[in-house]
Amino acid sequence: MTVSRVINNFGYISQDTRERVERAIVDLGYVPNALARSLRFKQTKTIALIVTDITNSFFTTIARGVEDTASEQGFSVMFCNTDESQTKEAEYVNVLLQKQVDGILLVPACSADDSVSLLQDRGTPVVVLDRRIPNVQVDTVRCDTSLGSYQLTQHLLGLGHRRIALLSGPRTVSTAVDRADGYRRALTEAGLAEDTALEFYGPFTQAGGYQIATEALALNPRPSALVAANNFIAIGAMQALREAGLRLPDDLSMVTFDDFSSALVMEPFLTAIDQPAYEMGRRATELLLTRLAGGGSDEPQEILMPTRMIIRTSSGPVPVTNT
Amino acid sequence: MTVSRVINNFGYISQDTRERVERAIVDLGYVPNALARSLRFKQTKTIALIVTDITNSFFTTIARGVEDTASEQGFSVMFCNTDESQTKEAEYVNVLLQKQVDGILLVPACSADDSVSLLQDRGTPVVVLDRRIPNVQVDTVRCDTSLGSYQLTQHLLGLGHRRIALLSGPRTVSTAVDRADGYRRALTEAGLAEDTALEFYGPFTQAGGYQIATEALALNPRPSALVAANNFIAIGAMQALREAGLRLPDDLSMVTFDDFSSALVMEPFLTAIDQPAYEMGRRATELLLTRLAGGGSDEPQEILMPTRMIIRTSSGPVPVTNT
DNA sequence: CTGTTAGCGCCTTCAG
DNA sequence: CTGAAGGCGCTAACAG
Repeated sequence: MTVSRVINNFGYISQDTRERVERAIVDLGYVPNALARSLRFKQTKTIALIVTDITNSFFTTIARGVEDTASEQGFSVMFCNTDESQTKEAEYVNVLLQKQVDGILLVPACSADDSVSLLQDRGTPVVVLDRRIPNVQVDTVRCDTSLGSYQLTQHLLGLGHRRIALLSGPRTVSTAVDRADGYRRALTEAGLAEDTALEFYGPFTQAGGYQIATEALALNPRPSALVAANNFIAIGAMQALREAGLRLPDDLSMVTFDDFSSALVMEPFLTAIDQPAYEMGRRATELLLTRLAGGGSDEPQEILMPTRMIIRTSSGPVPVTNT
Repeated sequence: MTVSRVINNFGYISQDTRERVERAIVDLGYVPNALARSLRFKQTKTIALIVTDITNSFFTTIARGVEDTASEQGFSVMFCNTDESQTKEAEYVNVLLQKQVDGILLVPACSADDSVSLLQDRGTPVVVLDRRIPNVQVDTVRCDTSLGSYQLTQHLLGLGHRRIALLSGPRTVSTAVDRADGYRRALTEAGLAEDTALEFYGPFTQAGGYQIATEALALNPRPSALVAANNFIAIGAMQALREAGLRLPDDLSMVTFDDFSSALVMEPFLTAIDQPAYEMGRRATELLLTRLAGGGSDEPQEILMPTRMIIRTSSGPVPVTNT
């Protein structure tokens, strides 16, 4: 119809026809059908963001960055939550593929992930966020979390701690593994023997953190410091500490990954590695949209974002009884 | 093609043909085009959830409830964040309408909201979540937050407080207004004169809470208790208290809406009205899907979910110096 | 049991 | 400047 021309403001239209059409549009409450448009253009102007835990403010902050960037360029975002389940992730990828999203930003549930290869086979651009997938060539935006963990551990070593426990996430997740690596590297450099009895792994949840922190505190002798691999683990650990009647930093020190707003009101403030979540979302989206436009280098890129250690009051010298 | 029949498992197909088709499907990496399907059926099997702050765990918990319920019935969810902006909300509604979503769950940015009427005009089912829109007949799932606020205030009155300040959200948002009403009702019942100088309004954010709490604490005489209207305001207020060197509950009492996980590790635990966010998401989605199926009562429904007051250690008797 | 026709709403192309 | 034809991928209805 001629209608298309007035809606898209394209081609020649007489003033009179334009007005008549515009009037009809408001009279009828006409809304263009994006489905039909997408079907024709093979472009939905929609990308998806798949995260592993929508209740974690780290990921929702990433989401804000993604959203802002996408909407600036006229893209909508479908936001999906996998709950750290590879099955859910696979289902989502499947549905999104059917819905013909233009591209996907993925926080993979697991290092041994075939969603990425599937998407690459189907020709749908992907950018992996926050986590690594070993042995797969793919655009990635993340932080050097091994380094962050190394710095946190070094900070504790500098304060005199020698018996430092690690509270990390699932071994199937790269960030959990990388943070364990950084922790171990710092210990080794300090001339300490590795002691796997001090390494604890569990889900990246408050309940998980509570659980493994309880185990760590039951060790004899008790560790004098804890390295928590994310915010939820840290919150769970705080709960365990409270129940055990232990105070930070008098009885024990704790440091963590991921700064979070309520960290500012907790007593004491948590020493933390802060990751630039919002910026990560931005960069990843920019990269994805560049790919969609057919641009960017030919090789998959790996973008490492800087982290920042914020030293606060949850970490202090080794208590005398523990030395 | 015959292909459609095998994919949808419908009608007669010879074993041989079926196998040949199936082989071709995997060989070619064929993915059905949901766009074309939706275009034909006028059904996208997609609903949208529009919230005002994606970083607030109250809303992300709602989102989990929505997602779980929707996916059980084969629906996908588009998750949108308006940042409390009516403009963004209108844009989203517009885009979602074009994308032909089957229905919308809306946390309206403002009480004077015309998104709902627009959607109703266009025939797209809506369920309003968490907040009220006065004078509009629409399905709604929310809590009786006026009652919650009344209970919190009564709790403080019972502890002997007489000078109680309110830290609420924007006056344009029903929950902020309703919570102010409940607070006022409790004061009036206790025979206290209303004192608007004790009522503070600002955005539902940590910065907002910090700001108005600072103002409240500057009053002379200083209030002996604070009622915070949501979790972010409470966190901001805690920050202000900390800076002022005031301790809960020794120097001051505070109660809040919305329980949140880090409340469990804060010192002291916050007395709070807990809203069943996950269940709210569930109920709202169930209602919406019922509407999509053409079911439910003819009248718009208003579903009120129960809240629960959890008394913890942030509220105590009036300090002696303040009586 | 399998293939053809037609149309969902859009837009490109080409005729009026 | 405006309209008609045709096709994006899908499926209901009907032929073969």
